[in-house]
Amino acid sequence: MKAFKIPEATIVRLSVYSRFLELAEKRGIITISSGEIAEGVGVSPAQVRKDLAYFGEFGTRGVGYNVKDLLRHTMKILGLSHDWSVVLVGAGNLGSALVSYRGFRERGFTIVGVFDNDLTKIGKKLLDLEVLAIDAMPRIIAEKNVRIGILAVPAKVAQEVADTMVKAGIRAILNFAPKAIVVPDEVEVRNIDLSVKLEILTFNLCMQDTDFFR
Amino acid sequence: MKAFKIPEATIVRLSVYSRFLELAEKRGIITISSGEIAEGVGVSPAQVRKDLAYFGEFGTRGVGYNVKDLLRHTMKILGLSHDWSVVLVGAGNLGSALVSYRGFRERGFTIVGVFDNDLTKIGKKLLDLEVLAIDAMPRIIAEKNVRIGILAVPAKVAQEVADTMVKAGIRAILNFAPKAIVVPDEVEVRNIDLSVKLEILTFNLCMQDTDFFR
DNA sequence: GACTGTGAAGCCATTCACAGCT
DNA sequence: AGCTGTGAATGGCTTCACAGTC
Repeated sequence: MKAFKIPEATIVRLSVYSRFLELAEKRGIITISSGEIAEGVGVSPAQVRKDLAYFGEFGTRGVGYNVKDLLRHTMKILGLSHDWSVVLVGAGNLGSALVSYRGFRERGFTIVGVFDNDLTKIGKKLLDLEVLAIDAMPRIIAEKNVRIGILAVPAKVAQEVADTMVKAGIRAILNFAPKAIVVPDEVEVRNIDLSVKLEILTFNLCMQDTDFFR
Repeated sequence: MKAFKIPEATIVRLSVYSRFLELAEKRGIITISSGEIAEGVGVSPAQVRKDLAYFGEFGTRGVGYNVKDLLRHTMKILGLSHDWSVVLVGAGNLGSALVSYRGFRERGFTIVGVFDNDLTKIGKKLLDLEVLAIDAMPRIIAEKNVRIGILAVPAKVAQEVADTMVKAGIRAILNFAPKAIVVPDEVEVRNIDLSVKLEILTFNLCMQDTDFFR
């Protein structure tokens, strides 16, 4: 078996293709070409083919891809053949919103525990989940065999909570805190930094206006 | 004036440096080296220097960078010398959370209007803002000279709302809908796709486990 | 001695262009 | 004729390594 190194950008796009294919399947489309996928998600056809080719030959020359097959393959590749249980720490505004976020459930992610150390939040109900103290997290993680954690806490405590998660067996963390967290090599972290995204926009708006760099 | 093309990754990091420098300034640190910044945000020192060098010579050889100066420069570059007014469409869970999100205000983004077409949401108060019908958006955008819009609506209506935003004068959109939106070239769009980020994690978890690609 | 700024090298991702299949 | 799969070419970002400065 060869030692493939797959670009992260490819995985990101694969995830987008996958959701686009779900839509196509719902609409009853049987066959789809790289060009049609490309158009639907806003990339080049060559990019679509190259991305898919990392994982196998899923298409038929002269025809295209079978929507159902390709959807199944992309889901399998992304590790979405089964649902995933997730814990969330931080029952503030963002955390509460994420518990209710439909996009997660639609793709097979179920939040099975919400934790916070703020006494005013513990005991609160979010959907059908009661907010628990962080002490209770290791038990839930073990019981439900959870490997993914979402961090929606203030930057100050992000590292501390991340450490607790890792100790309890979490292997992948989605971090919303605007702060780099340090974890062992075998733990995956991805950051979502909301302000950074807005700042890319302001930078570009200013570039357009000033002509400074053109 | 030369035709510089600055990598988006550089802008992303610049935004992270900027926030790290704020922290350093608050702690009373006067001077900082590329190595210290690098360590604080998790990149290489050469990367930090290269990124900054796109915009000028801010440091002193043998010494490092003056925290206050560099912070001011990064803010200026990112277009954060003044505050930005922002409108938000979609007063669901995510939208409501974003209105209360501190990270935006801390970096100078003020949400000045929240809109939704769901009658059960119109009239609701989020912080001190009343949710208005989308009809009212163009007026607010014009009155308050808003150029940035946040899209926190279901995928189905994302394109339609985006069109309304653009027609009303919005020049940059932060899109949380899991759907590519099409806008004129002069309008900037950045997407935040929460499920995609989780799916990168599941992909990597599966890679670790299966050894399939190693 | 320490640290920045930068050309050059190395590396990685995207695009091109076409052979191969249906 | 149409579309995939892919080696080669291109383009772009990151790392290296060191000259320049304090």
